[in-house]
Amino acid sequence: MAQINNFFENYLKQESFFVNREILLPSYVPEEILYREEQMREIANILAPALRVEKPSNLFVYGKTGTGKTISVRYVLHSMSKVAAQNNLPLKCVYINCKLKRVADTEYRLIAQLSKEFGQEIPSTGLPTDEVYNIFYKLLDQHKQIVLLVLDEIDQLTKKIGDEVLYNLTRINTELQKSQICLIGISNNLVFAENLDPRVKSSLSEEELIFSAYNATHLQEILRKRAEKAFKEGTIQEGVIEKCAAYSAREHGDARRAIDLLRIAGEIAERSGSSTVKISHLDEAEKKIESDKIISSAINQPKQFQSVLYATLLIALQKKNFFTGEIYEVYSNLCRQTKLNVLTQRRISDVLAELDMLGIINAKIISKGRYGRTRDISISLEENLVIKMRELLEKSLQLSS
DNA sequence: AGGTATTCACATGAAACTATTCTCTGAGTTAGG
DNA sequence: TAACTCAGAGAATAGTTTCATGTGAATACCTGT
Repeated sequence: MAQINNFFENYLKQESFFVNREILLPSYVPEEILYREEQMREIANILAPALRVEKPSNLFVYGKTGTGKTISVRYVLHSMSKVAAQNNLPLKCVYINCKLKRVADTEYRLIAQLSKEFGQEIPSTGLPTDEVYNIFYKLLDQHKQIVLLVLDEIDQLTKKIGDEVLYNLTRINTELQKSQICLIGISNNLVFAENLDPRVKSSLSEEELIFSAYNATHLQEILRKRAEKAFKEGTIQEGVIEKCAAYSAREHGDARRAIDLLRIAGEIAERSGSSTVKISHLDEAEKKIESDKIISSAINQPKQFQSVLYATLLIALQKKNFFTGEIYEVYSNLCRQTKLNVLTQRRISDVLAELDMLGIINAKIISKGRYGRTRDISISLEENLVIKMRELLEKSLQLSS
């Protein structure tokens, strides 16, 4: 008990590195966006007619993750709606992220969410889809207005449910009497539009804009700018920001992840009682991010996934590579122990494919000739991560042994 | 030896089914006038 | 008679099962030399 008290007291006494940690969180919007002036001007140009209550061209924004697409679009829209509000213009900006689970990842939910933005709650189930469309139409057409609709991560949406929704949305304008709607799609996937219905494609990408990745210099400036505000002066050792930028530029060019990396390095340094943030903390942060990602993706999976994963981990104790059939064996025994229903091998095959996608296991389809075709599976994690994962899964599956 | 056919053990696809969650509707019930 | 309750019908969705079809190369089986 005394120990705990001491801990808290020390914790309080210890000075924090951060002046304002929030600045390094992904949700923070800086008041100035570096190296994106050109793109933002472009966006503004394209969307400007909305202020004259004319429908702007539909816009399509491409670019990899963390290249500032979302933030730039939101920034422009934000200032537009400010101007619109001042001049009393009928402009409405709606931002929807299509990837959010249980919010906008199906046709029904997307339209329901849109209606919600217009102040009309729609039950999460129970209504037919076209009914929801009708409600939405009516809402839109209540009075004359221009609607700028941003669909972020639009590729995720079409990957899941096809492009019918988009077709409907592009067609809305012909049905509306008073209002006009302008679509702004944001996609991480550069070749996303390729496999889209040609009609949708042409009407959706009347204008296109491509965001290229930041290079190391850009990232460095961005990081420095944020770090200045977030950290206390002199807490970051020389070279840390440079290293962080260089690493991120080489690996992914993703500004968000670079900032995350810096923040976590700071947290690690703080916790370890070091006086400054050093390069070694960066390396540690890198590892932590990697393993956290994997662990949380495993823990957030349903029970059946976890059972399959646990079964694979069990086999991995004995040998390095193994096959679908073996996992199924172990898995079904496991289920019998835990009183979980045993799923078919067909299903397990899919589960394994998904675990592969998540990067938790390595699976390669091989042919063993006369002895059939199967996945050649191995664990792609470090040993201590495997052990940690096993403990967590045991807890989560409530295994006693 | 060289060529062809088989065969295994799954992979992959499509469709149908199930359980859950939620709304809407209308019949039956209740309480107050 | 108005307000309330409650069961049943109908929807959307995620997770599965069922049925059907595909597949790559090690082996088995020929065939002609």
